[in-house]
Amino acid sequence: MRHDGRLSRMLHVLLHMEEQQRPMTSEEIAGMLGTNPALVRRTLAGLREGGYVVSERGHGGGWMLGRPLAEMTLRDVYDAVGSPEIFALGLADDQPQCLVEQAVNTALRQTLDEARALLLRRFAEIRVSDLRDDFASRAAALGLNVGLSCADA
Amino acid sequence: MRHDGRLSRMLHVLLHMEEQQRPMTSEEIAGMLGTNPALVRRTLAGLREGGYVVSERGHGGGWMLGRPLAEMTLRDVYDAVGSPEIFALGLADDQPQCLVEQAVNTALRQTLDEARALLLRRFAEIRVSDLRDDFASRAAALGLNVGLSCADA
DNA sequence: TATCACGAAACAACAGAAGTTACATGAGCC
DNA sequence: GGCTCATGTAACTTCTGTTGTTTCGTGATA
Repeated sequence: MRHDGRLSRMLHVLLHMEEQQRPMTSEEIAGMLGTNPALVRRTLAGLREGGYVVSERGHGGGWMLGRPLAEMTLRDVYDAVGSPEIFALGLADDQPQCLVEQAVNTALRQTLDEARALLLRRFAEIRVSDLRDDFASRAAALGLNVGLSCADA
Repeated sequence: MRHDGRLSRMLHVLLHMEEQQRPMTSEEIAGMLGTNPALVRRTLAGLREGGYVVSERGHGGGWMLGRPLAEMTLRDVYDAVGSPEIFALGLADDQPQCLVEQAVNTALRQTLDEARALLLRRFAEIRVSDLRDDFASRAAALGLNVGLSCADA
């Protein structure tokens, strides 16, 4: 089953945006992600609605952070990209007549809900700026300067 | 994203198998699940390899439990159907050069791993027979006899 | 007014489970 | 032995949602 990489990609983009002190174009970002500008605009549109980024059109336009990374959690970004389905695992039938299947659903749903709750709780605890700090540590450990992070950036 | 219902379906089937004191044909099971016999055979094949069910060909053949439901956990069944991917959420790139993306991956992977571990731990704690007991309670609460559970069974 | 860059719609590509068809294999029954 | 039942298996199609792509409209800057 194909994975949904929107959260992952947008986090990547947000971190690079903070490094840059200028608007980044969809084309630049697309090159960075290995995809194309239309998809970038489509996905960033959700972040814009949440005020996490702002976009400007025309000459010198592009995408910039709408607020500091310390003021967004992974949960915020997850919701901003549309709160995609978390699990590939699912129930065969959501509202079955069969009592046996209802028992199966109850057990599975309860377990999935618990795992989902844990995941979202963790997401809510992690600020996007925490990832940047982790990145900074990695860079320091390798003796690199910040800004040379992405081969294609 | 379409869900993977194999675990859910096989649990449903196992519980019905226990009720029956005779082999169930793939066609019967397929009718119960609202699908077709070939798919049932394909999926049950995994359970047979694990010894959770046995199959007999020819006249009077079909599928039966290979061991008591008290001796299988949801985790066992999950593994028997091929340990399908749990998450629809995923990373954009598994082994990126970009340090920023590595930081993103580390955080996401850690959180997903934690949620996965919780899920599998819970699965390992639940015996299939526990679901049957839950089902029995439901039936009792509705004043029904066991055996009248599945409209199509 | 020419160019740049986003905005948005429409459509094709892709991946993996599910659904389907077809046929071979083996077990019981007459 | 031959018929029928049921599994075993392979090949192919369908379905669903993200991703990829193209195209054109709109607004901003020079």
